[in-house]
Amino acid sequence: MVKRVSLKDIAREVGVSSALVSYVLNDKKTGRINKVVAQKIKDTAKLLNYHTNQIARSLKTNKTNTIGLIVADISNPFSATMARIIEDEAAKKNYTVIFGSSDENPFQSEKLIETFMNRYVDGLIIAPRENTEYLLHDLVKQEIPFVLFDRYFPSINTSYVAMDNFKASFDAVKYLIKCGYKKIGIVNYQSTLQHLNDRTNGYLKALETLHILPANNLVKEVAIDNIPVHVENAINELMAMSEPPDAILFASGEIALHGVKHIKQQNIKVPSELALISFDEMAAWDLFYAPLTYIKQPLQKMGQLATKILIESIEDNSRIQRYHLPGSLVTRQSTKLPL
Amino acid sequence: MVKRVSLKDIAREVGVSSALVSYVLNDKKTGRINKVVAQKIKDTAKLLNYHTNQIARSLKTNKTNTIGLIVADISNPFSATMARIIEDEAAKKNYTVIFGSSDENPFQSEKLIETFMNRYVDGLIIAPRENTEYLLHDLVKQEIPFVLFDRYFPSINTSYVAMDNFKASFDAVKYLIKCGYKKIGIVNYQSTLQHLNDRTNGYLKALETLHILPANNLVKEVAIDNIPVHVENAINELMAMSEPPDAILFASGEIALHGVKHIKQQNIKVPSELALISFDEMAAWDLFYAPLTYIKQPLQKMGQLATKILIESIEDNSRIQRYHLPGSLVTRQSTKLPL
DNA sequence: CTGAAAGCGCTTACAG
DNA sequence: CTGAAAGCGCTTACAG
Repeated sequence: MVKRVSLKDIAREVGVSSALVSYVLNDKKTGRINKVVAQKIKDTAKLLNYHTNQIARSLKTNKTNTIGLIVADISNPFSATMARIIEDEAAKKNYTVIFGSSDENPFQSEKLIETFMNRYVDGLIIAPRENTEYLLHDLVKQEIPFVLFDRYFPSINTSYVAMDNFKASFDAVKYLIKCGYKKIGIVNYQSTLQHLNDRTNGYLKALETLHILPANNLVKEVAIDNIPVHVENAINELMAMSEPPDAILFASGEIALHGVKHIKQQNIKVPSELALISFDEMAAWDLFYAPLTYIKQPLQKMGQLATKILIESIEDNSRIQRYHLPGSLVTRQSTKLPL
Repeated sequence: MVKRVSLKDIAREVGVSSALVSYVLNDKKTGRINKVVAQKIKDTAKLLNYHTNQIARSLKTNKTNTIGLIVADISNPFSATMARIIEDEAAKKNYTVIFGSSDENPFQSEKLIETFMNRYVDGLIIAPRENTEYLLHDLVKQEIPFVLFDRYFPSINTSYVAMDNFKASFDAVKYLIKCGYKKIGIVNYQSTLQHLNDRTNGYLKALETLHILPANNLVKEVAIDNIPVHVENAINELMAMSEPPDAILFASGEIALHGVKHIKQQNIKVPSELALISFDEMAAWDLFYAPLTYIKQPLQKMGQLATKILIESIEDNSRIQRYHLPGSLVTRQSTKLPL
């Protein structure tokens, strides 16, 4: 690699101290510096194509202007879209993003946090995996700024930004009932994560509120170790019941993807035999013969807000903020029209 | 933020110099150091929960163990999947990845490269946008290690990893002909990027080789400013011809997504009236009533190879390597069976 | 208005 | 076998 230009090089060229060069290029002490000298420094910096060495600056200031982003898997569309929104928002405020995928490997989250801390990121944005509360408690104790998104732990004293999953689910089921469906099932992950439980709870509450008896066996939970197979089984079980459901709510895009594929293969007619609603927006929904009605998460707002809150808490150590943003139901042909 | 433990803290605790602590923790000069002292240093480091300050190390060694990844848009599935593969491969070799989306904003690529250079990334992996050769020439001149992926510029003296787009396209068209299709169209981007031209060229070559006259108006190129509309128009134009095509090759997943949506709306029957093949694997292909035949890119290999080549050239300044990896055609119901 | 100096936390050539 | 010292390229409190 070619040698880079340093402050000292500019100082030597102009005939001043490197301290002065630093002041000028950082716009410190403006007004108290000789205009002519200042201009000459700026010109020389440009001429020599000077760029601050962020590493050296960081070492001195203890600030890297870097955010660590930890998602479940950067290759899934939800994470990737969030990454993009966070990237843009961070760039506006002069932050760069490093990312990592925590997956389902239990040590991966820990390892990522450690890596990011060694690199002295200024803060973290995390979609935490199950059973990682202890890691987050650690971050709180070390006073490292971080905000959770999508998923959250009520027990941890930190900021987060999530959708109001309870209400989104509640509204979706209310809509199904309004369309005349009476036996509504749900397929969710088997998980202790609060935002997923909120989805099932919203579903149950809607049935209760509208005086529909929730049949317990219409709630299916699939283990994450082999989603395609577990989803197929769940649907087979539901449809083999003496009174099979006339509508299903899928608690995630991933579940729905496998669910719809299977329903198509089984030649179950949507929406006449079975109505479908899924969480999450996906390009795939449009190619199904009955484009899916889905719950759209406010990704843009979630990402921007999470980034904004994080940077605020990095820069002025501000108070904890928690958001449950409203989702919206996009109604299409996988559900009949309301009666 | 809580004060972190430094080498000096350990040195003080053990009663040795921080130089010695550095040697021990980095496994330098092993054998020439008193075993007992070495063990005590290691124990103390663990006890105090010491972690290297990568910033300080980087400043000294001029090495950040960071790779900058520049993609068109991290939120698109192709980029996101590559990001994940690169992340994993880089982590194995102890590198962290920072990413940025270059988009279609002409200055964005330049800005990203500058940001990454200020942060002294050790090297870059880039899917370059159109007309950015000048930036890459700059990198070559500055002797900054980088490798291109997916897209490449033959004129630039650098390593790259791409699919063999020419052959993939050639094979896809050959397959269509084997199935009995005679009037084959292609919808590609309007672009000067070599890898996209390769796709059209492979298509033309296959027709030529198999003595099918390529009707010039069966080649459609869509501007990137409004893909959905341009793709619709392209398909309308093709289907309005006196002799409309009986098969279409889509040169990207994005084009196909809008294309298939439109074809579905127009009630054109696939594959009986019109066969379809698309580049790229997408979840959406499975939900269409005639699951798409597609050209699968060897993403895993591409990402791993690009990362491996980059790290090699960072660490031993190795020679330029160029790969055109074979794609594979996954045949399904959007094309009839071969005759 | 400007500069000398210290120091961020490491690594490493050199001396003993 | 071990340590003193220099230095990476910045920033900033202090002195004049």
